[in-house]
Amino acid sequence: MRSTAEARRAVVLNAAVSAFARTGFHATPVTAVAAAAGISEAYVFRLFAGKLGLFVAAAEACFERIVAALEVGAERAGDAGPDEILDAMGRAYAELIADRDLLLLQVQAQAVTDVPEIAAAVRAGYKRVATFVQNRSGAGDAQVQQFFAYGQLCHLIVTAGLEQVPEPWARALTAGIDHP
Amino acid sequence: MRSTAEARRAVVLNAAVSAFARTGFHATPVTAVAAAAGISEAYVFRLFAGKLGLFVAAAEACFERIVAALEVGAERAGDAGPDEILDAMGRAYAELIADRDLLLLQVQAQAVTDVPEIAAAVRAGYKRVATFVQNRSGAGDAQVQQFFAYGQLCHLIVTAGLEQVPEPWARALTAGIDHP
DNA sequence: CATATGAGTGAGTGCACACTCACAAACACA
DNA sequence: TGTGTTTGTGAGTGTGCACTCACTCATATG
Repeated sequence: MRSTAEARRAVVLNAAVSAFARTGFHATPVTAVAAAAGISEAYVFRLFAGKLGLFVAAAEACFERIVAALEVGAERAGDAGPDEILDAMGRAYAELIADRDLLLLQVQAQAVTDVPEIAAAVRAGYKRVATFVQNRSGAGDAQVQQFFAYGQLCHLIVTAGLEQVPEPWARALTAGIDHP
Repeated sequence: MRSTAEARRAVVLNAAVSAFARTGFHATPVTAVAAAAGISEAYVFRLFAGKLGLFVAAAEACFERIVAALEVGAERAGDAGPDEILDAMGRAYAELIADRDLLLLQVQAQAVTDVPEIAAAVRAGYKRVATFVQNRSGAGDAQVQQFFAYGQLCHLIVTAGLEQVPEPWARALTAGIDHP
């Protein structure tokens, strides 16, 4: 026993988040995740319920990390007004997705929602994030909606690489968005 | 010669938009597109430069239809102020994506931007849409940015099926979004 | 009628990949 | 030391799919 199964699961999960984020569910072979985790493909299948189970677990981990980051960010704003808290959360989110993995995995998951299990995971994930934002910030519906709208815009900016485009139309879309 | 190659190409393109929208690039076999178009798989490969060429063509057609719809929508607002024109465009977009194909294909394309040709097509597509919205509406950068942010939020709502969720967090995200 | 041109396909080929299973090695404990 | 349990793997197996190619048939034209 080199390691415990639970510890291995965590390592595999990290590898899965990165791998699925880059190439998505269907284009990511389980071999790639196994190699990144430093174990055999066969053992990945023993640790998780198929490729689908692995992807769902990765998505859940992704949303969990996002909530944690927002929590930390909100802490910085203390118990200021909704505007300040949302602002602090936005900055925390911007820092979190600097490595792009968590952002890209959300995009990948949204693209595979024709698989019911994944759709359920996405809904559950956004439920956790949205209810947390609502409760912790105390902001109204419109403000919360705006928060998520600009979050989704951020997804487009990154996937399309709009930060690199100097033309006016791209500058309009990226204006004021933090991208460290 | 039952038909001209050009006519077939158009039929295949329609089938490709629908098929790729539902199951995405990697999970959609060319056989599925061929079957939907009523021709053989081999002929699809003669009409388009591989599966990738077919997907890129479908994405381009998608953005072309979006611009056309926004054009029609803007026409309804005539030469009113930027707010009214953007509003009319928003309604036109909501009508257009009632069948979900064009919306889902954008999501699918964004998820496969690790393929350079697709990333280029996505950038080119949004360039067309964004410059059109900018020029035709005469709105400022912030307003245009907001227009796209809520458009992207719309993508999340549809892929996650949030219209069906009655809980408060989902109501906050979907409030005021047209979904015919 | 002869022949060239373009539409359209059936039958393959080769490969990547999800998933399995029999088996080995490390550890726990009596 | 013997026995059971858990970690871990190599070597398959079957299948789905992108892409090819030799071929047929319809039409147009001289």
